[in-house]
Amino acid sequence: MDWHYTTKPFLPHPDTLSFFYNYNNNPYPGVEVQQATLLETGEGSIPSMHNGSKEKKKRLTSNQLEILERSFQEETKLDPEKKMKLSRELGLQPRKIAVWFQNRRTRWKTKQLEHLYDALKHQYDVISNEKQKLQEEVMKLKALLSKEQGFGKQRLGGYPEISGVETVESTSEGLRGSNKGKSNIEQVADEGFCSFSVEDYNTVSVPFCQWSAVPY
DNA sequence: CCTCTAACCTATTCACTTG
DNA sequence: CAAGTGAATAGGTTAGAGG
Repeated sequence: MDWHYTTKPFLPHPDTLSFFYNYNNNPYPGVEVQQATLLETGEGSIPSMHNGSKEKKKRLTSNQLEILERSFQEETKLDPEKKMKLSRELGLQPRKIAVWFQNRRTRWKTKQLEHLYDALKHQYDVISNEKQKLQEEVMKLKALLSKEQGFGKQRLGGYPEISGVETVESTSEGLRGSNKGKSNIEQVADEGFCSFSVEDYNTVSVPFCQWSAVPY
């Protein structure tokens, strides 16, 4: 799987960014940080301890979530500048911002897969119904033909026998043959329902589909 | 070419919330 | 209190920089 997307690769700057993954280094001494104990302990990436017990997880406030969400809608990836800006604005560790974005991308991808499943299922149902109708139509025509054959035999000796079901099945086979080598998703994409495949999944350049660009 | 670093990912854990 | 949700962690991959 390719998860490096189409955006420019990040160019790390160790001198200025090395503290991003350090829970205990507050880059903004003046900024009030939600988890005060982060500054008091020396636990690194290990969950902070307070009085010998694990620090309680805190949910982000609705205001923090609103701002993070808005930022995510603009861009699902988090560049260092935006991370620092959000960190300042929300009073959260940059690491927390990064984790939130990562988890949010995961939720987004899950939703996209759900939508993709729904789209494919809908497409299947439509095609299935269409096939059913065609089969019924062929059976009617076949009955009609048999009737006429009765007359024909009496007059000219009749028409060659045609199986309606076989005709539909063989037509379906023919269609399947033209899609040889293509995945089901690619076939659906060919039919204009959705213009991307799972392999093409890209969290940045959102493919055109029937759902919104950044669903939740 | 190898190592280091920092980004990303998926899978999982665990604390908190909710019905 | 079990199930659901979301924050956090673990461990892996990738790419760029530098020796």
